[in-house]
Amino acid sequence: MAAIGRLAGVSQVTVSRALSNPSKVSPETLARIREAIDLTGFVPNALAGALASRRSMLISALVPSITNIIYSSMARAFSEGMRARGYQILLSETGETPEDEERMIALHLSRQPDAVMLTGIHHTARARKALLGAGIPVVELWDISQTPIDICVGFSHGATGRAVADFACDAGHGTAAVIHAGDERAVRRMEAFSQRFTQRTGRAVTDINLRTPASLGQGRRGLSLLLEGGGLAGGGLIFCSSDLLAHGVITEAQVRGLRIPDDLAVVGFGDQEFAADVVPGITTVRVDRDALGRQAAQALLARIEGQPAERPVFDVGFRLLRRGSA
Amino acid sequence: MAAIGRLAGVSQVTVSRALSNPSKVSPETLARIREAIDLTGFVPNALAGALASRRSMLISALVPSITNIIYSSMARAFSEGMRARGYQILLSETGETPEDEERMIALHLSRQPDAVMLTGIHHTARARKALLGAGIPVVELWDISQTPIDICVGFSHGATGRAVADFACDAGHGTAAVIHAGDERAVRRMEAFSQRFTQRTGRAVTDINLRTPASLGQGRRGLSLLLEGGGLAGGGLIFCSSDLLAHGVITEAQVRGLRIPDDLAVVGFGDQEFAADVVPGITTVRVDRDALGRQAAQALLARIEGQPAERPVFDVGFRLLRRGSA
DNA sequence: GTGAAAGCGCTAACAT
DNA sequence: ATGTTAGCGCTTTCAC
Repeated sequence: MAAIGRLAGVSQVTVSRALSNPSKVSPETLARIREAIDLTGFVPNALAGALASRRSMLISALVPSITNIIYSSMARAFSEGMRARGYQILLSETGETPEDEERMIALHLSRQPDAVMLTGIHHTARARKALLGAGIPVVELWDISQTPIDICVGFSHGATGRAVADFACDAGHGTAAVIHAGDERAVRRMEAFSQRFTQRTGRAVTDINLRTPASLGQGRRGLSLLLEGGGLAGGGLIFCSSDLLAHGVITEAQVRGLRIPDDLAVVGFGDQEFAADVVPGITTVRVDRDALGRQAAQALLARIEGQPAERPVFDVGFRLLRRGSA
Repeated sequence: MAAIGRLAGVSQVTVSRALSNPSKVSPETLARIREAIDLTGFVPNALAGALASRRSMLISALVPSITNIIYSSMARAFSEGMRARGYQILLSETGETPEDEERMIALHLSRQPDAVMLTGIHHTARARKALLGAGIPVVELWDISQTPIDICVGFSHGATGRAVADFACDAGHGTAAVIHAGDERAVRRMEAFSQRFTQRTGRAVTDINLRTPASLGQGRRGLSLLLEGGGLAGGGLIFCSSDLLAHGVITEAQVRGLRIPDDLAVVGFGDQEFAADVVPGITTVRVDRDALGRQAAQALLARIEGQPAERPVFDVGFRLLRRGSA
């Protein structure tokens, strides 16, 4: 900046002002500075700027997995919302355990982010303490909690499970099973489903926990395990923790000559892009992931700009979309 | 750090050393410093550290889209490789145009990354200049070039297209079409396919450019457009720019009562996780995305640590996997 | 509208 | 093994 100033015949501070607050610099000076910058290809050092101003314009974002479209699409919507106001996102994966997350949080905090976005509401005590100690806005996504660290934006996983159970009962299914990837939020959806289904029908729900990231192949394996274990021999409904698993279940069912939804009804979760286009279309729980990300960005921006936390909990809800599979 | 030093009865520099080079501090002092850190929840300021040391331990990574598993899985492998050596990744989306990428590059460079990872080999002249001016290692992924900015790790898109064309011809297909999303690298694969196919059979290849991100629904639309345009009425082979499109084509074909691969052969690209598990399995071009990311991380680490660029171009190759769809 | 001075929290180089 | 000094490249505050 000092070098640019010399070229333009002004001091270093004026260059700084020209970049961050052009209206405070005279048009002629501004033009000379711009010219010098173009000439030299000068790139300001945001690290130094952040250190001096105590604002990094960096937001840290933690998701369980960036290869899972569920999280990456949410992260994209969030990023766009923040980028529109000049913030950059430091995105990392945490895996599924709170301990891994705790380590990533410490790493991220050392970069002095202006805010933090987390996935889920289960964090270690140390992580909570570190976050609180940082004194910056925190938004927890993809779930709701009565005791958020700061703000949370999400929906009730239990409510989705109960809604699917009611749908199953209302459709007259007397038997049901769940097939899921085993992650904490999926388990909560499945437990709520099972509890409600049993309560209404008196029948237990077979639980297949794949303990592995969801994939089409795992869905096929899930149905095989279920049928070979003797579950759902006479038909019924299967609630899967993701559309990918549901698609696998449907595929395996078709291979085995079972008719969907007559012999077997399948419900997915997430309303992924393919869910409407496969045959039959997948009946699923739709969560507006873009709204989730946008809402989180908006809430965070408000807090960063000093507004007191109006509403700390945003419930974006969900919708059960009925298609051909159930 | 000064406060920690006061608590532990040492100077600020000693605290700095305890954190970055514990072996240079006596065990007793170290213990007192650790205690003070635990007590206060002190988090070092990586911004200040980076400014002083001129090493940010930050790597900037630019991919066209984080919601595309093709790129996100590559980014994950790359991140893991870099994280193992203490680097953090600043990941952003660039969209598909070099101009958008140029803007993101400028933003990233201002954060003083220690290296840059880019997707593809097509960048604006200004972007190249800025990158060169930054004087840091740069790796270009997902393609190979005779004139990389610094290092590149990828494979030849033209070669994949020719390999699929040879496969089609050898299998005796006299007609062929391509369905693709329209991005620059897909277009190169498709053009190489068409050129080789025409050269060997004398028959032109119908080209369906969807000009939109790939999805299952777009694949279905692609086949509809093709058939309604009168293409491939008598059967033949379709080369799709991604497995997702191929899956859509297969779905639409099944809905229309066409038998795969007898009435219509379909080849995808990418070997996504579902490709082996759908029915029929998708014949596709496999690119080892994990190897791509790992290789890139390894090459970059070597360069950061001062080794001269040994080999500037790494070709990771590809494999044609024959499954049921062709 | 512009500049001088001070300092953000750390590391590097050189002492001791 | 520990401390002192001098910055890193900016923004902030206060003058003019």
